[in-house]
Amino acid sequence: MMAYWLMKSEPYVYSWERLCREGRAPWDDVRNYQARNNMMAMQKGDEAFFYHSNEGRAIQGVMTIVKTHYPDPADATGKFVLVDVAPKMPLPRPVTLKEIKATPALADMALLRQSRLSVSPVSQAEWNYILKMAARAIAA
DNA sequence: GCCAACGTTGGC
DNA sequence: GCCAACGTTGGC
Repeated sequence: MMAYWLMKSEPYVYSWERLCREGRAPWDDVRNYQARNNMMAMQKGDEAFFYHSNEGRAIQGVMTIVKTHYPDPADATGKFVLVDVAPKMPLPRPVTLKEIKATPALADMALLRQSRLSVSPVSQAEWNYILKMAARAIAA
């Protein structure tokens, strides 16, 4: 059963554009247990939105999980993990946090409910809805 | 095991 | 730059 996720990165630390250039990357620096647990639940082939936090504040594109969790060599405690991601496609246009907040159908997204969680699940309905939003222009 | 102090995230 | 939310740490 395929699952959907949302992963945040500050664009000046690691941007969507950079991931597209590099083609593939380990998702590192997660040091939060809930985010780690979500990463540990990821299966190869799952898809994730790439969200620019702080500056940008919008979903930029879709990634594919290409390698399931493995120990983070940078973590001396051995508690945290990495997954590898690859870009799948950019969204036709970014979908902003502001729009998501203004959309009743997305009010339960973990992105809004737990704003500090950097790796969160996305339901099938939320996923489809955001893709649809991205496919049309911003409503006036 | 409680909880105060502290640190971090991330929107504004 | 500020600060609310919230996770972590450490003294007791």
